[in-house]
Amino acid sequence: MLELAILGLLQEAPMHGYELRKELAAKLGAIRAAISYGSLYPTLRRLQAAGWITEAAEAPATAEEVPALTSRRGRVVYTITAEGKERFAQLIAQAGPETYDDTGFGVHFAFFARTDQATRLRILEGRRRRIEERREGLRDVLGRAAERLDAYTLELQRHGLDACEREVRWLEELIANERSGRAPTVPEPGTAGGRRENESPPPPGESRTERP
Amino acid sequence: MLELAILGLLQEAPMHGYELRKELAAKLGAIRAAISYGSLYPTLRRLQAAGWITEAAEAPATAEEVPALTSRRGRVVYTITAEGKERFAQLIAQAGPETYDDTGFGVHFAFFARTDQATRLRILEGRRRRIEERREGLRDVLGRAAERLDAYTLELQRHGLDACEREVRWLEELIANERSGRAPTVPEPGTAGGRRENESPPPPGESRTERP
DNA sequence: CGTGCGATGTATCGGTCCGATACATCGCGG
DNA sequence: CCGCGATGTATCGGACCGATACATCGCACG
Repeated sequence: MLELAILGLLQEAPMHGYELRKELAAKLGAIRAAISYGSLYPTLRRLQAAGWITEAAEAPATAEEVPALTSRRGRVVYTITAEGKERFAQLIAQAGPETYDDTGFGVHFAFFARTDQATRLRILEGRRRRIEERREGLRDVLGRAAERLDAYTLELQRHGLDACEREVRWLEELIANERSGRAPTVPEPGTAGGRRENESPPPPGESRTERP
Repeated sequence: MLELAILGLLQEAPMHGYELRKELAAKLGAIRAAISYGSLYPTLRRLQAAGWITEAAEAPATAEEVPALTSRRGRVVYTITAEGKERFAQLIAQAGPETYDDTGFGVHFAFFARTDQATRLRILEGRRRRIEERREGLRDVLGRAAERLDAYTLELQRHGLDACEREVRWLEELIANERSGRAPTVPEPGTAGGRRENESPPPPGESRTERP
């Protein structure tokens, strides 16, 4: 999961660890808290060893002076490699079961702008299925086993059930949008020709190499 | 967390591992998936070593016959000790930061029937604060940094923000109920003379004298 | 009658990720 | 000139998971 997230972020720009953590927190704030350095740095090392990313000490501007007085510990900037981009695409394409749990789905969703429509659809439907199962489990407990549980536990289940129903509706909407449209939600497309930013990512609209 | 959950469940009845897992899944279904055996069994061993629980091979009924033909591997039933109950109470009372994250809050909440009102209130308010912070973070991103993010990421944040707002409202209700009443939600308390069970826990609405 | 299969049940192993901690640099206000 | 909060890199122990293995039991199906 972390691997996927890092590879995805580094595709937007080279970054050092601290930045990576902040961007990740911004992008996944809805899903989970900030990721720990205790995971981040070891993972960066692993990715580098695998050749998915390269590490480069930050160049001291133009001056070759800068006399390393105090053995300046420079920031280490990581850049994704071609192999890394390939790896990212591969991770996105193949959906294991972990793709549909809370964190896994969140990370995949956060990179939907770099995902082709067929895969997006597959992931959304897998997630929906997963949530529907959870929902059924909760309904069972609230129905058949209600008298075995105390009022607080019951209330917890009710709240959880509500959240499940909401998420299913949300997913339905996204799926419908995905099937026959472009923007993820946006009840009012109307005007708003979303002017592209800088570079590669094919924004929700459409992507080129795709066979439905 | 697992430690707390096990101690709490074993207070309702002695159980073996498999049962523990199932009960846990039922009680925490709204919060998280079933807990892994890879966590459960080591934790049981740890708890036993600490003296919080005791292990007893299931007695083969009355017969001292039962000739252990195939070295029958019996089920192992765990029972909580007096020290274990003390430990549970202590874990409930002292609220670290992990008390307010998703899993931690869920486990604490699931045992609110065994928690005194002051502690319940403290936990609910701590959780609310935590969620409010997350909510503010999301609002910030959606406000100030919106144009840096793609439509999908934005949609994810919106959905997360919505969930936060809902949870805050839910917590508000629970807190209000807690301050001046007893039952967690239950629009209709009405009759139901709350008769205590054995000791401390003031059961919210009313609880059956459960005997499995 | 057997045979397989799903539920019950205990257990380990490798790996991911977290929380606490340590340490160094930088800019800024007091 | 000093402290202090943001920036920045890094490690360590521990919690928890997913896959896997293995054994028993009841029962449906041929």
